[in-house]
Amino acid sequence: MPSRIPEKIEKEIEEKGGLEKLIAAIPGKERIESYAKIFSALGDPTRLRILCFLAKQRSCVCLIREIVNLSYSKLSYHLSVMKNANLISGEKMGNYIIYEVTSLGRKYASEICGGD
Amino acid sequence: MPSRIPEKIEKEIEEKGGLEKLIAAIPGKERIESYAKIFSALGDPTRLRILCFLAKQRSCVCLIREIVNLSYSKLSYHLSVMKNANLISGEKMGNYIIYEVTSLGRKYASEICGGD
DNA sequence: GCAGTATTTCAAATTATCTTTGAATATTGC
DNA sequence: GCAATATTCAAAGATAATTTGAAATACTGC
Repeated sequence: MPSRIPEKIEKEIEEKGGLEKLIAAIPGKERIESYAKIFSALGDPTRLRILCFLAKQRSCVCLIREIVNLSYSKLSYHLSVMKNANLISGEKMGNYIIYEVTSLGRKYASEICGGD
Repeated sequence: MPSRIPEKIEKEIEEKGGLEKLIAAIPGKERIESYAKIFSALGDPTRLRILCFLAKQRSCVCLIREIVNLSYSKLSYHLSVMKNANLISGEKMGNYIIYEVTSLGRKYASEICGGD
């Protein structure tokens, strides 16, 4: 199927059982897109700071807001991105919503946030 | 510094040594931005497919192009994003440029791409 | 050095993401 | 039920990422 590629590379491919086999090993659309969504959500400095803070301490929106110094609506947007990627979850506690990291969020936090 | 937060949360913070301590544990700008860059680069389905393929087999641009079915210039753009994030590297081989995953790229590939 | 192939680069157009402002919803305490 | 607080939502605008198509670069073989 491919046109012309360097011999050296072609040889390597043959040794691995051929191109078809390599192509077949690429994950399907669903898996790829689910990871892409997670990494997109992680790909923003503000959201990483929020993740690192929440990994140490669950918190209401009002406190996160003070720490990352954002407007409520901006923060709310970023929290929704993280929530949709299943990095954090929120639950009501009286008048407040308390956000905390999910186990997925914790996994990435432990890689990114160091310390602890 | 914060206004009013739920008692329960306030208590948890005190038990951890206070808010200042938690804030101090958030990584600095440089570390945060460097991770954000990597995750942004990973946050795209096309680039994840390329990463998974290259993790199994280094390859010239022309072959990658056949596999992900993109125009040269589009592919070149995505390769440059991945290269800037230090997920892949390219070296000349005759008339070709052979791309391969870096050790950082391999680390994420092993998480994302499964199989092998 | 010329023709051909592989790859990148550039600028313009398109699309997606983020920000802003203001209003909406939900809960609490009176 | 009303006022106050916490939080989200929606629409418009701003910014950033991606796509497109054409032209530029770099290497190979003659």
